[in-house]
Amino acid sequence: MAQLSDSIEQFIKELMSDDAHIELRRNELAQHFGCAPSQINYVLATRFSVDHGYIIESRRGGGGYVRIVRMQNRGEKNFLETLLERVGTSIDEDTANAIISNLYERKMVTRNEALLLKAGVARNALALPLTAKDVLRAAVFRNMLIQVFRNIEEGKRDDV
Amino acid sequence: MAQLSDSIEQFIKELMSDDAHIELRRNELAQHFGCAPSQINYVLATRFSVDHGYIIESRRGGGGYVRIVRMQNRGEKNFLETLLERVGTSIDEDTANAIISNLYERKMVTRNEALLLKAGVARNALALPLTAKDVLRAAVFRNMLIQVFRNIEEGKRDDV
DNA sequence: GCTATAATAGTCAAAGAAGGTCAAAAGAAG
DNA sequence: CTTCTTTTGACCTTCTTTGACTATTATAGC
Repeated sequence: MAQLSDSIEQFIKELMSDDAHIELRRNELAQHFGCAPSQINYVLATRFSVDHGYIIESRRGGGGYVRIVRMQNRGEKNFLETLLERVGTSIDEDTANAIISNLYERKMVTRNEALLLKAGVARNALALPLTAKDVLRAAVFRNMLIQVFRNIEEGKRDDV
Repeated sequence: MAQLSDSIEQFIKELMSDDAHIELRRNELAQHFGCAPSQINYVLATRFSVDHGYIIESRRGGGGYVRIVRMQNRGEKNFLETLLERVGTSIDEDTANAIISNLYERKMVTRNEALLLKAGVARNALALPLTAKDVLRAAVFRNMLIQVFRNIEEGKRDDV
């Protein structure tokens, strides 16, 4: 029962395999899946956003393309700061989940830890108005993120 | 005569048979039983709750589904129930930390995971009146505890 | 060099496709 | 009759798909 969007996401990820980036034709891909071209944009927006660790570049006109670039690992200290900035004082569940998935893909947290993080920010935990949930989620998530990076730091020391 | 809810419960359990989890369409099932879709939620809430040893996951929108996951391992499940009972609807930070430390001592979570849990329930994460904090902490903690037990289980699925 | 045209890609709003929530009505049980 | 459980329905939120309209770029003809 895989949804179109899920299939397209899979297809793209298989295309990328270990490459840091790939280029594709939006219209071709759409045709391959028999869908509207804008469907591709939807998939890119919901599964290959910056929060997911990707950057999209593209060009229109003849010979146009869409390039999907996997973001490089930055220094961890900077990365934490970037993430905290992104979280700010309010964040919705999808964005938080995207960030967590990204941490997992970068092997910065184990699978179990990722699931724990998701459990901590899940909306169903909070019986509150939506906007209040976002604010609270940001607060909890911040704390957890900081801990993730502490864990990583310590692991480093232990390695030595 | 058997209540509708009982029939639906039976039906779902037969569907599951030996599987650790199944996926179903809420609307389809409701139609099959000629009842309101929300009836399905009622059955899930009253017969497939965490204390019954199940976890419900779902997704809305096109291709949406309801997934029912059976938690294995009776011994651990009972322990989870005990913990959830202890957490109740409100819990202070020290008590939560004590529980987390206990989980760590029992080797049910790694040290990193324990630290993550503590970060999630830390009082400074919650900018609210004290009593409200305890209530929210309980909600978040509950979610995380359930996740801990899922992590422990075998036959884990791979979607993060 | 310009300009028109074709070839791309992007945006946004609306429709469609699920599932969720909550409170009130209806039924059972005692 | 009262209380607890079940059932329903109106309304809400989330996710996906499409299509009309817009924007950009390359290139073929002047």
